[in-house]
This record gives sequence, structure tokens and C-alpha cells, in this order.
Amino acid sequence: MKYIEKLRNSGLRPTKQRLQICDVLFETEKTFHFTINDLVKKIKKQLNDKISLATVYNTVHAFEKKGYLKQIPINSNQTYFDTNISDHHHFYDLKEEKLIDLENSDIGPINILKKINGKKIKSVEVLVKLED
Amino acid sequence: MKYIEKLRNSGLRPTKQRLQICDVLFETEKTFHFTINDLVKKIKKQLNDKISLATVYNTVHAFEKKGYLKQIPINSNQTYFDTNISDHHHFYDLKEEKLIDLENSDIGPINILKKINGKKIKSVEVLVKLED
DNA sequence: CACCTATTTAGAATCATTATAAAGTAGGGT
DNA sequence: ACCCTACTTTATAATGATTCTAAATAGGTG
Repeated sequence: MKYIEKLRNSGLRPTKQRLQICDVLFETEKTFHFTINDLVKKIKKQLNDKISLATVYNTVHAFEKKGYLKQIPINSNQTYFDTNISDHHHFYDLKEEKLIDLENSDIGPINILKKINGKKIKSVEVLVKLED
Repeated sequence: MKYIEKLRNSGLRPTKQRLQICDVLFETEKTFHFTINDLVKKIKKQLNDKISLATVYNTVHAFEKKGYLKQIPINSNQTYFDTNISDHHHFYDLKEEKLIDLENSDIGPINILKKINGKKIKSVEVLVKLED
């Protein structure tokens, strides 16, 4: 149970539900994008156990706050998350309504010239919308 | 009434409500960012007339579809729009929860190297999150 | 003016997300 | 192992933005 330590080190108790969600989120070959609704379905399919909706929300937010998940800025009625926490960007296929990773090497360096006094840059996120 | 022609040319009837909303949105010195809720308040303050909430939604979506407004991709419970339809990007001040324009000259050119077969790029949007 | 269709409208419906408060659990100290 | 307390989970209710509905109204053409 490699996630027990990880959670403890973050100040999160390694509860059964959190460990199960870690399994669903991080024990995959590839990283992926999901909404809470997607995740609930994935949990239902993979686990012979029910996790309440509120817990799924709580857990995803806790993981996001700790940096184990990233929110993807996109205009949708649902919030999208990404298990790929590396510095990267996204294509958004408008027709298919699907996100595609755009690794940092797929995009030239971005140099923000304007500075805002007293503020520092936390993140730079690029969304490339695709049409046919 | 310069908006009458503009609306007609877009296939939108120049109704009283649409013209009033044009006034609130486009007769300003500077462009601005807003949510539907912001706009409703602005209308209430500037007009001695009530426009129903549904009409505000309808109109903003119609204008966005015609390209007179842009949606700003950002994670928020409300949708943000921009009256600045030029090609530009945004800072998002996380503490103040405020958007700041980032003109194209404030950011180096962005060169997307990856191609997706059969798809073309409709837009490239950059969101720079700021913290203290 | 008459007609047809687009538009507006109030209110209901929907749906994601958050809040609540009660029951359960982890984990340290005894 | 047993308490204790704070953290978690849970079902359910509440919230709030947005969309839907169906009836009333208003553009605009003949």
C-alpha cells in the first residue's frame, strides 16, 4: 500500500475510500481526464463497493489541493480534472468534446512579458480549441 | 442606432432588449469581463427598464455565437464573458478573483507543433494564474 | 392591417456542486 | 486493548447557475 505513506505525509488520513480512489486514479498505465461524474462511474465499475458522492467530491478536492490532481480550465458545465500533473497543456476538440494532452515539447516556450506588481505567476495554462 | 444594422446583418432582429444590451456592453470606453449576474446588475443600474433573466442569457449566447462576445475559459461556477473580442489572453488573480487582459504583445508568439489529423485550430487561449 | 415567425417572459425544471449534521473511524495516549 | 478526540464519511437537503417551457408580445413583410 504505497499510498498510505503518501497520504499520511500530506496530512490526509489513509481511509479506505481514499485508498480506493487512489487506486482508480493512479494505478493506470496512462494518465487521464475526468469529471466527477466520470469518476463515479469508473469507481462503480472497478470497485465492489460504494463510495458516497460527497466523499468523491471531498477526496478529489483534497487531492487537487495537495497537488495530486489538476483542474483543467475549460468552459463546461462540469469541472474537468487531470491525473497528469506535469506541466502541460490541452487541445479541446469542440465536436467530440474531448480533451487531448499537449506536452510541453509540443508547444514553443511561452514568455509572459507583462508583470503585475506584487503578484507572481502560479501557472500558465493553454487551451487550444479544435474544429473540423 | 448603429446597432440596428449590425444586428440585422447577423440575422438577429434588433429588438428593444437587444439594443439596450448592446448599449450596456459596447458603449463603454474600455472593454470588460463579466458574468451574467454582473450584466444583470449593470443593466439594472443603467436602464430604467427590466429585462428578464432568460432574455439576458439568450442575448449573451446569441452575441457570443455571432462573435460579438468571447467566453473566457476559467474554472468558476459562473461563466465569464469578455467584450474584448481581439486575440488576447488573461491573467487570473486567484486572491482577488479578478481577470486582467494580457494583450498579444505581452506574450511571445505561441507555436503549436503538434497536429491532430483532420482538425484545425480554432483558437489558442492562455490563462496565467497569479498568486501573491 | 394581417399574418407569420422570432423573441421575450415568468416560472418551473435541471443538474452540478456545496452544506449539514449525524454516525463512523483512525490513531495517539493511557 | 480501551478511550478520546478530531477527522471522515454519508445521506440528504440546500444552493445556485443555467436551461426549458409554453404562453404572450413584437418585428417585419405582403
